[in-house]
Order: sequence, then C-alpha cells, then structure tokens
Amino acid sequence: MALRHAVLAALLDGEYSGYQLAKVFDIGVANFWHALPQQLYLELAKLEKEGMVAGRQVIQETRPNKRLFKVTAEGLAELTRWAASAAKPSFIRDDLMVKVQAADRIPAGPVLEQLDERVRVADAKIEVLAKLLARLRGELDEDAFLREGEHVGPYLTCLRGLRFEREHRDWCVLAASVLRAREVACTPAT
Amino acid sequence: MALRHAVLAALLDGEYSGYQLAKVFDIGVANFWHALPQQLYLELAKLEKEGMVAGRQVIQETRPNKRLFKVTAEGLAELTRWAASAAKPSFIRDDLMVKVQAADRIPAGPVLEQLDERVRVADAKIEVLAKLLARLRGELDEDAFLREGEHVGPYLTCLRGLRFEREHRDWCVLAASVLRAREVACTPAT
DNA sequence: ATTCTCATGTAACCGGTTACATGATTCT
DNA sequence: AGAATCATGTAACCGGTTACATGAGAAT
Repeated sequence: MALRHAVLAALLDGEYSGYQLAKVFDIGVANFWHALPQQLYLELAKLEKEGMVAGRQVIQETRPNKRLFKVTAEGLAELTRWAASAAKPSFIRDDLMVKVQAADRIPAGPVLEQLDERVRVADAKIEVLAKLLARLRGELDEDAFLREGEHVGPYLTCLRGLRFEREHRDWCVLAASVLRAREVACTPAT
Repeated sequence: MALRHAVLAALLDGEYSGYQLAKVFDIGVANFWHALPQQLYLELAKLEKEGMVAGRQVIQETRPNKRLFKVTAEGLAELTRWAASAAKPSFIRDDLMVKVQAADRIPAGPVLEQLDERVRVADAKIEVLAKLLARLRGELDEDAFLREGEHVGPYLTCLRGLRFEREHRDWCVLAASVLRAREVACTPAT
C-alpha cells in the first residue's frame, strides 16, 4: 500500500491541489510511482479523513475553486514509520518487452514500429527530465547541489528517472536494429 | 491483460510445467513481468481451457508427476494478434524510491540500510543474468549471436534486465553516498 | 531430524484500471 | 465554434497479492 506514501512524499514539496498533484505525478513522481488522477483524489480524501493531510479551500475568481493539501505531523510520522519498514523489491512491467521476447517467433513488423515509437516517447521524456533537473538544481552544478542543495530527494529520484529513460531508449534502439537486421536477412529481395 | 501473453511468450522456449515456469519467470521473465507461482498455475489452467496451450501428463517415479505445457497454433495466433496491438507505456513501481524522495525530510538511516541491501541484491542478480546470457549465446560472442543466433528475443530481454540492474545498482550507490555525506554534515561530532 | 526441492492448487481481499460524470474559463 | 486547461469526483470490474493447503523424496 504505497500509493498513500507516494502522495505524502510528493506533498512534502509544498501544497498541492488534487489537480496539481496529478501533474506532479505525471512528471516527477511517475519515475517511481504511476497513478491516475482519480486515484489521487480518492487517496487525498482518505488521507484527509485519517488526519494525514490537511486541506484548505482556496477561492479563485477566474478559475474554479480548489483545495490545497499539505502533510500534517501525523502524516509525516506515518511516512517515517513506513520508510523504516522493509521495502519490497522493485519490478518492471512492460508489454513491449513481452513482445520482444516473442519477436523471433511472430511477425516482427508491428513490434519494430512500437520500438521506434518508444524511442520517440523516451527522447521527449529525457528532455523534460533534463529540464526539470536543471530547474531543481538552480545555479549550482550537479555535484554541488547533491552536496549542499535543498530537496535532494526529488532530485535523486528524477535522476534515476532520467537514467532509466536513457537506458530504455538505448535498448529500444538496439533491439530494433537487431530485429531489423534479422528480418532483412530472412527476407530475400523479391 | 498481459500475464497470459507473458506466459505464452515464455512457453515459446519449450515445454514447461507450472513449477518450471515459475523458475523461468523468476530469472528470465522477471526482467519484464513479475508473477507468483499461484498466478501461473491459474493462468495455465485458463489458457488450457481456451485451447491456447496444451498440457501433457509426465509420469515420474522418483518425483511427483507433472504436466508439461506447450503453446498451440491458436495460442501463437493470439500472441501475434496481441503483439500487433498498441503497447501500454512501461512504468517502474518502487517503494524504495518513494522513501528516497522523502529522505531529506525523514530519518535517513533506515533508508540507507535498504539502499545498501538493494546493492547486494542487484549485484547477485547481475551475476545470475550475466551467466544466463553467456549460456544463451553459447560459443558466439554477443555481436555474432545478435546477428546469427537463435532465440534473440529472450537474449534481448535478459540484456535489458542486466542493464536495468546495473543502472539500478549504480543509482543506489550514488543515492546512499549522497545521503550519507549530508547526514554527516548535519550531525556534528559529539 | 530438518531443510530444500519438486509439484499443484484454492479462496479472500484489495489496490489499480476503466468507464462514467460535470462544468467553467481561456485559448486558437 | 471547438479544443485545451482547470477542477473534482463516483462506480464497476478485474488482475494481482496474501494467506491457506498438501505431500513426497532428496540432501545436509
């Protein structure tokens, strides 16, 4: 049951509405925990009822009103307790890798297209993350920020996200080129 | 609903019993799809009822009897159909990264221990995967195998697993050292 | 003796995904 | 006029996890 803790960890950054939290999850938090907006609204409601987060209404004139949430002392205590308990091993779940596993026994064409598409998506994400990291570290360079900067937590997780995406990208490129070379080798010119 | 397809993809390698499949999932397939033995027995039963896999009883004298499964023509057709449909984006879900995200606001000690433990686990997995890859490629070197070898699918997915574990390991080492340096900096000698 | 490996399942529960639902404002 | 953004939820379903259950032979 880590979604609640991912929400608490994300809210340590500052106050967010459900809508803003969904945005944050999409870029920063998605590197280690993926969640849909509906889940977040539900989880925020639960956490508020349990006193882990406190919401306050913000009246807006040009936009619909919203509720901003922040972590309470009790929420921080819960997060601390949970952080000290054993973490489950992480795992990847990736449809496309299932397809690559089978790619030498089934038509490779559609899989190749999906690999190419993944490369494009990964490139876009790499760019977004690189910019986010630059913003987080401000004027400091990376080493200095990791030594002295505030909020290294989010920086470290984004760094992992960036490395993951790069690695993912490179692998997709490799897999596609390997499968393409073999396809050509098996398909004599007509 | 990719578990069934992960099972089909894994069974392309040859015939496996539920028990053997669980082993295969633990080393090779776990790189892209994690599943517990119970799930596999259940999924095999479903797939058999639908005619996607065919089981045959093997009577053993020194060991309990077992049932070996292989993919049917219909199973292969289903896998082909599915492989051509759009893949969902992959995502990581990792408790420990949630903890790192919060590590500069909560006690870092327990998180550091878990990072160290992850490094040990990752090292072990890297070794296992390196050996598995060597076994898969046989006498060929990597380039030659990727060009001419059989079953590049499983090789490619294991390669991704290996790279993932290496990257994961390196990040854990970095994160731990960064957090340790800051802990020391914040905790003046007594 | 005890632990490990081989071998196969069932049942309850819960977290996550999909689908549904609404409505105002700003931008193109 | 239509699309995108801001803003917040409910409800059904299903896949995955946890817990439960059994039993024999091989290895230490």
